Amino acid sequence: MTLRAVRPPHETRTRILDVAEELFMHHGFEATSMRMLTAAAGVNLAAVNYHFGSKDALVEAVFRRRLDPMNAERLAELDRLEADANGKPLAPQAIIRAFIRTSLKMVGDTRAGGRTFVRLLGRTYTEPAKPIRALIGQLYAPTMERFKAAFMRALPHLPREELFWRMHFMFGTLSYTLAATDTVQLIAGTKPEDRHDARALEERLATFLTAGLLAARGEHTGVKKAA
Amino acid sequence: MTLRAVRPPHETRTRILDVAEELFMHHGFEATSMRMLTAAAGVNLAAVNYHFGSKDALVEAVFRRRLDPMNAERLAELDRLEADANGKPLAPQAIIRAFIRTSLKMVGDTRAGGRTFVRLLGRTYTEPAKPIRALIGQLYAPTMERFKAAFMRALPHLPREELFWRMHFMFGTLSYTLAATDTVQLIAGTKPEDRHDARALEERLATFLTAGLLAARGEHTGVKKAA
DNA sequence: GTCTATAGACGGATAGAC
DNA sequence: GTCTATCCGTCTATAGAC
Repeated sequence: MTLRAVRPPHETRTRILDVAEELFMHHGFEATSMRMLTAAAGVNLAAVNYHFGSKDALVEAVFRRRLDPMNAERLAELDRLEADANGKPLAPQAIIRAFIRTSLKMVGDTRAGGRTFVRLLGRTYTEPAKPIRALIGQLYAPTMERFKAAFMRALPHLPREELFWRMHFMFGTLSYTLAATDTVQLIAGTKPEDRHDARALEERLATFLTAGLLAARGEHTGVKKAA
Repeated sequence: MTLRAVRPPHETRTRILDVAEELFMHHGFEATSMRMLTAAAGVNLAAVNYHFGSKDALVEAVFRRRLDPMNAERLAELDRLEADANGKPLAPQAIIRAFIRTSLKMVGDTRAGGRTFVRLLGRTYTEPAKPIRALIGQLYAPTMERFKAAFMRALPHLPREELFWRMHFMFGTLSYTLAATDTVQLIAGTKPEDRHDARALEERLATFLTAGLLAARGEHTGVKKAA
């Protein structure tokens, strides 16, 4: 509305995508109406249907726009690491960092909307069966395969099933961290430091996840009375 | 509908809550209409408004019904542990288990709908600011305080801020695991063993989380080329 | 306490002028 | 490519008979 006069009028598509990202994140897909969305974007009600065909197609476009480059970047990073390693298995933490860095970098990107998207993404992982979930799974599948292979090479003695669970846990920790970066202050009672310093967050997460991934099985079974 | 003749007619309230739990989990709050819900429950369209007042009030009732007992159980377990410890700090893993066990037990409870609820809960943690999030936060706050205190006593040398983040990560891993127990097979390509054995899951999670919580800072910085 | 009927608002999508 | 006007379905909530 206010932006109407400022932004070039031929970028309606982009403007819709940007606003959709934001509204989907704040209100969810169902709760975001086309009227709300087009009003916020300063475009006509009919514009979404003209440019994307339907609301569902818009949702898909929102994810594809960001996820494809993100996964490409992750895979490129993994390629680079493996090339440098000359056939040796990678350090587990290096693999973890290659995976999480792409997402975390976007947490700091408030300007281009990356931060918004990455929160939307974290949110969407926990959506039930729906078509959206299928789409996300499909977009992630090749990346997941490559990282799984890298982990298996790095940890040949960890039973596969255990590895799968731990990858699941790691993925979950990352997703939740992206989606609910605000819960920390619920726990802490106060805002922690510079709120979302991507670099610091990468350190914290990498430390936590690496320890979890490498945990010895059956260790620390401190269940019996601590006294 | 089919259940209509089977179940006693005076349990309309419960029947609505059960169905709401399920539909909210599968479709989300917005996407679940009262028509859908009342039809599935085999009750009249007006019944929800009669018994709960509004759709929003129903949502709140769904959470309160389960969350209050769950948190009470967690706190009771923590009390028991602390009583046994005679003033000594607890083992970190014992605290972790006290927290996660309540949720995980419900994963195995398919009959009474606990499994459904716990997935709904995991899903809801990543909902944005909304009133629901406020409700959940409020219901959790006292429990969170007690567990935070227990962790601080158990880990006096871990900087508070680091502890907060790690609690955040742990909470995230649990939430995601509850919400998306199916992603494992996306990673694994096949269903892992007896799908949701609560006991086995507790072992896996406790191991992973304990290692993460106790991780040494700055360790394993295997970022430089692994070669 | 349960039902039918309906009010009243809002949803996505499109036709057709410009 | 953009706009207005509108179709038509669904939504929550309620009024009032039983």
